[in-house]
Formats: sequence, C-alpha cells, structure tokens
Amino acid sequence: MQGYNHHEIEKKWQDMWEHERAHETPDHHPSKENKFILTEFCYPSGNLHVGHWYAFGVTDIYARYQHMRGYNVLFPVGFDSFGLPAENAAIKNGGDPRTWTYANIEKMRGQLRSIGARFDWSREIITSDPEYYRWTQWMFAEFFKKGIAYRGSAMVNWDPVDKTVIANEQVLPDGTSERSGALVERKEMSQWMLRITDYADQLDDDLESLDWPEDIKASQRAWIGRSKGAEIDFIVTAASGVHPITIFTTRPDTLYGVTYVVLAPEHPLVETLLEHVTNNQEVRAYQESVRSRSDLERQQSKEKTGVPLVGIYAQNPINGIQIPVWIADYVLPDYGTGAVMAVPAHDERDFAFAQKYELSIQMVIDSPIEAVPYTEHGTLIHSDEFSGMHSQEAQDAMVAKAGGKRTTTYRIRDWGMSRQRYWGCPIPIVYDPEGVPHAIPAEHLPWTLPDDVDHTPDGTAPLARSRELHERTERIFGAGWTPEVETMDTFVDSSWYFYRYLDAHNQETFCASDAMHAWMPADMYMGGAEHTTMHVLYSRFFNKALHALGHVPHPEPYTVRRNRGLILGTDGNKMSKSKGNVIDPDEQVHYVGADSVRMYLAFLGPFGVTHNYPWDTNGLVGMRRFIEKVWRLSEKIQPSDNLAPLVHTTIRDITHDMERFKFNTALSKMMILVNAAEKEGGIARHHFEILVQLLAPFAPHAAEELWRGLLDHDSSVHNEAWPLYDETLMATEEYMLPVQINGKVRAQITVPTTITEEEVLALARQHETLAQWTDGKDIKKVIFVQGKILNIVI
RNA sequence: GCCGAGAUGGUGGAAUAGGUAGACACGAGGGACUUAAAAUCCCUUGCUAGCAAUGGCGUGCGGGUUCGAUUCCCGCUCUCGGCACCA
Repeated sequence: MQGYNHHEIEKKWQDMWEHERAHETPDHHPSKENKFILTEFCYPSGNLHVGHWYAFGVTDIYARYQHMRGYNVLFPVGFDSFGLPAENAAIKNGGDPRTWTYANIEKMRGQLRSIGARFDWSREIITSDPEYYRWTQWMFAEFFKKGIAYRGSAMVNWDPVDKTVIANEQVLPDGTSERSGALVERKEMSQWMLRITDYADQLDDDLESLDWPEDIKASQRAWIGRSKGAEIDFIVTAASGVHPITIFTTRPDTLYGVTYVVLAPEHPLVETLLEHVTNNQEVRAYQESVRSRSDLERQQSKEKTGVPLVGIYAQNPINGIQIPVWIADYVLPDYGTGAVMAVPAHDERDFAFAQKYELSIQMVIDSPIEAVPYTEHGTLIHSDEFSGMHSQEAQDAMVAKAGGKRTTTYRIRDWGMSRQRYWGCPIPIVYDPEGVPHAIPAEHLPWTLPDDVDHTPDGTAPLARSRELHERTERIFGAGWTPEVETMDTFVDSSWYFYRYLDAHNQETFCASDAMHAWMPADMYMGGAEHTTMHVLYSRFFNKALHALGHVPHPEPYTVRRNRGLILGTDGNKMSKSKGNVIDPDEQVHYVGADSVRMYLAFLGPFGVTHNYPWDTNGLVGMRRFIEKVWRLSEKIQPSDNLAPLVHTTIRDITHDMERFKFNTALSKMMILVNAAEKEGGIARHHFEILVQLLAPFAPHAAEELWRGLLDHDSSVHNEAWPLYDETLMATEEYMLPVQINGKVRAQITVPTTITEEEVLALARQHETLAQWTDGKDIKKVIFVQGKILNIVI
C-alpha cells in the first residue's frame, strides 16, 4: 500500500461516490427510519470560506454517523441566490446579476464537492430559479388572499446605501443595516407587509416544546416582546366633546397612584386636543423638535423632555380624579397605545419625569425598603377597597372597576418585505386600472423577473422600468393593468426552502404531502447565531402561516436547533479581508486534504454551541499527523492483540459523544486507541476494521481507502453499520484505585475488580506511602466506592 | 438596567446522577536517528519548595454544604450574546 496521498484518494472516492450515486436518498426506505439533517444553505458569494466548511463539513460528520446508525439520512444542499451582492457586483464589474450568480454557483458546487459530504445533489435547489420562486410567489399569493400579506403604510427602515427598505430584524442594535452597514433612516412608506404579529403568541408559546438552547429561545422571546397588561380609558371632557385617552399598562394595580397621563408627541389625539390648549405654540414647537431628532439621538439621550397640554385634564376612571395631560418623548408612538398613565411612585421613568417637572407623587404600594420609586409588586395602600390586597390579586378587579380590558401587546412589528431592488423574487401582484391589487393566478406563475432592466439602484423600483413586464401585464390582464414593481426580501425565499428539498422537482405543488410527512419536522437544524431573530423567526412564522392555511402538516419546522460559533482568524479576530486574516480553505485542503480540515474543525471544541474558535494551522497539521499515524498502523496488522477492552470502551464512549455533538472528544478517544495500538506494536484486523468504521464519518475519504483498498472490502465503509460494543469484552481483572486520605489523593493501588471494602483497606494499610499517614492514627471513617475511590478519614 | 450563556495550564480544550483536575491535541524544552535537515520515535512540561523521596498551593473572587466540590447552594467580579425610555 502507498503512503497517504490525499490528492489521489480524495479525488478517487469523490468520483466513485458520484458514480455510485451513493448519496441519493429515497423518501422511503424499506427498513430504515428517516432523518432530516439540515444546515443553513449558502449565499453564492463565489467563494467557499472556512465558515462553510465548519457548517457543512462538521455537520456532515453527524449526518454520516446517523447514516451508519441505520437511518435513511437526508442531507441536502442548495443556494440562497437572490440578493444585493449580485447586483452590487454587477454594477461594479458590468454584466448582470444573473450571470454573476450562476457562475458563482457553478464554482461553489465544485468547492462544496471537495468537502466530501454526503450531499444529495439530486435535490439541489436555487432560490433564483423560476421553478423555485414560482412557489415562493404561490405562497405569497395565498397569504395575500387570506390577508396575511397586505399593503400597508408604516414607519420603515431606509438603507441609504443599498437604497431599499429593510425589515426591523435587519437593523443592528447600533442602528446600522445588517447588510450594508449604513446608518438606517426612518421614513413613513407604503409597502408589502406580512402579518407576523398575528402569530406572535404562537411563536412565543411553541418555543416551550422545542429542543433548542435557552439562549435562542430567550432571544426570540425578547424580540417578540410579549407583555400582558390592560387598556384603560382616561376621559378628557372638552368643549368639542368627550375624548378618551386609551392607555396601556402592565400595572393596573397602581391605578390609584396615577398623577398624570402622557401621550407620545406623535399621538393622533394631540391634534384634536390642540384647539383646547392654552399653550398651543409651545406644544407645536415641542412636536417639531421631537420630529427633527433622529431615532439614534432619541435613543442615546435618556434625558426626558415634555410639555403639558395646559387646560386639558383627564379623569382617572378608578377614582374620578382629574389629572394633567402631558406629551413627552419618553412615550413611544408605536408601542402599546402610544399613551401611558404615569405612576411616579412606582415607575422609574415616571419618577424621573415627575421630579424634573415637579409633578405630584402618590404612593399606592407599601414599600418594605422605603425606596422611591418602588417598582416591585406588593401590598396596596391608599387604594379604597383594594387597600390591603396584593398587587396580583387586585389587578383584575381594578381593571373591571376602571372599565378597562385585559390586553397583550408585542414589541415585534409586521414584517416589511418589499424591496426597491432588482435581483429578487417579483411580488406576484398586479393592479387593476383602479389601482386595486390582485394576486396573479397560479397558472401565470412563475411570474418571471424581467431582463430588460437597468438595475442601478436609484431608490425607485427597477422593475418599473421594464417594458416587457408592463406589456406582459396588459397582455394577460388587460389594458390599464399594471404590475407590482417591488421584489421580495430574500428572507422570504429562505423561509420555506427546506420543504423544497423534500420534493425538489415537483411541478404540481411546492412539496407533496407525502414527502412532508416523511421528513418533517427536520430532526436537526444547524446554523448561525446571527439568524436567531431573522431567518429562524421568519421561517417559523412562514411555517405557522402555511400550517394555518392547511398547506403543511406540522406547526414547527424543526424541533432541534443548534447554533454554531465562528471560526476566527489566527489572531483571534473575526476573519475579514481588511484585517488580512482570512484563511482560504481551498489552500488548506490542497496542503493537507479535506479529511484533515474536517477533523481539525471537529476537534476544536464541542459543536452546536455558540462559541468562537481561532484557526490554528499547527492544530491542522496535528490532525494530518493523526491520519498518517492510522496509515502507519495499517501496516502493522497482526493476528491478535490485547486491545479488546479499550476498543469496546472506545466504541461506547465515542457513540455517546456523537449523540451530543462532542466530536472533539470522540476524536481524542480514537487517538488514545491509536496511541495504545502503537505501543502494543500492532493491531488485530478486526479491531482495525472497527477503528476505520469509527473514523469514517470524520475522514470519509481516508476511511474508504483503508476499507475498500487495504482491507479489500467490496462495498463502502459508509454503508457499514456503526460498530456496537460488547460489555463482556470490556471487563478487566484489575484496575488502579486512587486512595485518598482526608479527601486528598495520596496513592494509587492496583486491585482486583471484585475487591471488598475490608480487603482494600487491608491493602491500603500495607502500602508504604499510605502507612505514613495512617500509622498510629484512629480511622474515623472509610468511604469505598467500587471502581471509583477509597477515602480514609483520620 | 433586564434576560441568557460563560470564566479551567503558554494555547484549543477534557472531566459534571459530587469521586485521581488538566484527557487529547498544539506549542515549548531535552534526547535518539541523520553528514545535515525534514519526517519519525523517546522523555519532560499547572504553579511552587526540594538533589530526591515527598510536600504546599491550584478550576474568576468570597463564603457554605460534604469524607470528598470544576460539578450543588448563597453572595460578588468580569467576558460574550440578546433586549432596552416597551409603560
């Protein structure tokens, strides 16, 4: 046998697997249970980076392991291929986004093949293919018909660099765009929205049932921001009539402590009340000053400002007291009702405001620590018949007495999903001559993206400039009809892609019911932490909306989700061209081979946790050395060895590790086995075969070469059953027992596995080192845990 | 500020139904082989005292429970992630 030549071996087996169609996965297998292992698909940037290797290569270890465990494993791959980078590249280099995108896909297919993953390429999907986006459009049309998609006017986030609207989820905490990095502007605009808020309760409630890490659940809950409270009307009686101010509060138990009411400066009622106030000018000036401040300024300065509506009083419905009405910038126009009841004694913001403007403060919760404001729940005081009750028990009755109602509000806003750009899925809507939108009927889908467009962004939708699109619209729908010219956010494309993997070539429907029942929900979804409040939330919403309309059978798309971390540069910083610390995986693969790169990434640390690991080229070389060690061991196959106990405990331990994504410790246990075999001077064939099987998910090419080449098997190691351990072969006759004196290890003694407490104590007394400690002392207590520890307390 | 996750050698990390802290790997030091280098093999490698045998200390910090705590409990510090004038 030749030495380990990764170039030859990896090419040979990749070709062979393709030739054998080894990775094509049927929807149903006569004897195997299905397992759908999903990892986020990639954007065709034109270059596979180390992060892709981590995402696909290490997840493939798990997929291959499950395949050997006897599951019918689907591990698909595809491209999320609409999006701005294609347009930007086309603008920069000439050409058009489609050509750029498909050339990149072609290149990346080759790079993805070099990973040696068991991708089922027969199910490949590309979201910019008309055969794919036809179904994205079909879903949108369904949503439109059922009112889940609607045209609405809202405050939107405008990205001045990409010249398009982006969703709330796509604005980073510092107010910049997730894609372009530009400072986002807010403007009022009409656009297409998806009613994710209708599903806010379900999206929150159903988190409970999912096997997801707590941090992902917590982030989604915070993003949804469900808050249970009550809406209560405070009545303003003016010459023009009676004007209720509806406030939202989570603390109706503090109603007796309300000393003023605050409206957001933008609140529509302010306009109505303005004619009755005596400081008209001041109010208008304040509104103007608030309007001119950017969101960022409003966020940064926590100094609260406001002006009173002089002459206006609102009546507290619980006790009939008339209180002043203010407008202030600390009340947000688009949360709750845009109006609050202020309880300075029990709310920090109201307290700060009341202090600044010398408004009265009324304690209504008994504070055990004499703190003002005291914001905890507690016993009510100065609250008529409610005094003496606890906050929680009083709330319902107080809401009832005040004539309010229990409500829930949410932080999450509807998903603004139309984009004023070219390279995206056309929104399947046409407008009749009166301007009323209609969904394009299914027989006209896919509603293709026109080619005759100058896609340079200027802030208006490029599709408006397509003659072909307008002619097509009039030809099909009649004179005077016009097409929708906005395209969809690419997060729409990726919100349902996993269904298409299951039935990638179906011409009748996006996915046949049988395929959905066969595979969904996905058994594992591996992805990046940055998608927690974007893709993961959107796709759950899509699934729920489709479920509500009867199009998919399950309420959740994936029951197990794990986020992985990032691979950092060797300097510990995030890889970036500007820092010059980018590792090119192609180069690494050329140098040490795909198997070494896969194993190195698996060995860095536990997978499926959000933890970042710096790249270490020396560590990679160490992995290559391990494969070579296995290679050398293959030349020392001998008739028998003494490795049975170790081999079988290794199988047991590695199997346990694989189930928990602890590929790092699984590998270390293989190394221990190989080191032991080396020390032994060789290894028996049947043990070496087990080693190759354990190695197969990690180093699929090398293991295949050893299995089919050296060990001369007819079929692939990847179709072998995962090895089982035999307890009877694990047993040893004696073991090393650590002996503690007063809880500190002082010696180790070799004892038979069947030893009793008296026998072990007798052995310990004879032991030289231990005798130093025990001689002449009373033994107060002896703790003996068979197989673990002997502790002598003196 | 609130919510979530975490903190272990020079580095990545290992060990949690409480039972030898530092597996495995990298790096470092020493040695063998070699004309030399690479590759490979052997030894050492938490800190500290000692020639050694052996001892003291040690898992972010301070307490507690226990024969025994990286693991459990209480109180802090710091790091990362999310939310944040959300009523």
